Amino acid sequence: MPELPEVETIKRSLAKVLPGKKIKNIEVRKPKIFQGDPKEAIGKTIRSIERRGKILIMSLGDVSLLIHLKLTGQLIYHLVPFAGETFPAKNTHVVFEIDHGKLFYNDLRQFGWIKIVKSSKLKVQNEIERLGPEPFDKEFTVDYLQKIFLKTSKSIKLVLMDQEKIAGLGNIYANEALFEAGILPARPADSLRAEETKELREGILGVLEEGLKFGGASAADEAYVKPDGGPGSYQKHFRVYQREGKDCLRCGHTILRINLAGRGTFFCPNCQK
DNA sequence: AGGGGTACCTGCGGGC
DNA sequence: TGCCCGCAGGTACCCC
Repeated sequence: MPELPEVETIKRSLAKVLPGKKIKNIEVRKPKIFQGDPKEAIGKTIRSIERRGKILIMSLGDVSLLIHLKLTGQLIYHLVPFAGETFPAKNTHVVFEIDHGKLFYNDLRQFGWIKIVKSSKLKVQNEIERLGPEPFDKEFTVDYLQKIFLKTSKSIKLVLMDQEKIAGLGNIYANEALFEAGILPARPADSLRAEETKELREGILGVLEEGLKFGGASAADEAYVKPDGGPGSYQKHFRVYQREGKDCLRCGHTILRINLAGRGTFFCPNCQK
């Protein structure tokens, strides 16, 4: 599910309430979701909540929990006691009992995972180490993008979604960033001119900032919600994503949809070249 | 090496 | 009403 703005929104929300609290118990209801021994986390105090790409990192001192929500994972935090017995729900697979609260990991499609790792090995952990630069980091420059684009004739949209090239972009923000930059999603990456690459970098940063501003996107299936259970509202600001057949907000031309590497791809054939 | 296809799951909405 | 199909924000793995 969530891409950088959604995961960052969850991170910020949990970072306000969890650090300093102790994990009293972890109930793993669906073993395949939790890799490693949950007992290693029990009794530990949560030090911090961080994010790298789409992965959340909960530091517990000597060990850390890595959490990837994939398409439909949710983290819901409730003070105890909480009104209504909504949780655990059918799709709740892991329950963290924390001082004064409970953190529920829900996942309809069960693609996501939670993994316990030694904190000393965090940097070399495969799923972290292989990630490309964060869009908001210094190294995410036009020069860097030009360098990676020139290496491949794959479609530019696929390169944007490649986590080893850029960490955190997924289907929604890749579609939106390409619209902002006026670039067709199927364009070979190595066909972009320097000026287009510059526009694309700005488009990426712009749509991510907008996503963050609105607390992420809770699209059609409502899989993404913030830890308080509330939805984000960036979906109200989509310019192309899921707007097939609607008028382009910039020029009025009909938004088209194609399939690119198995993913829904939306664009304006007039604004994007 | 790099590309495409498929698998992992469940649910929903549309067409017939 | 009910069945079948396509689709869903991600990634890993297989095969060529």
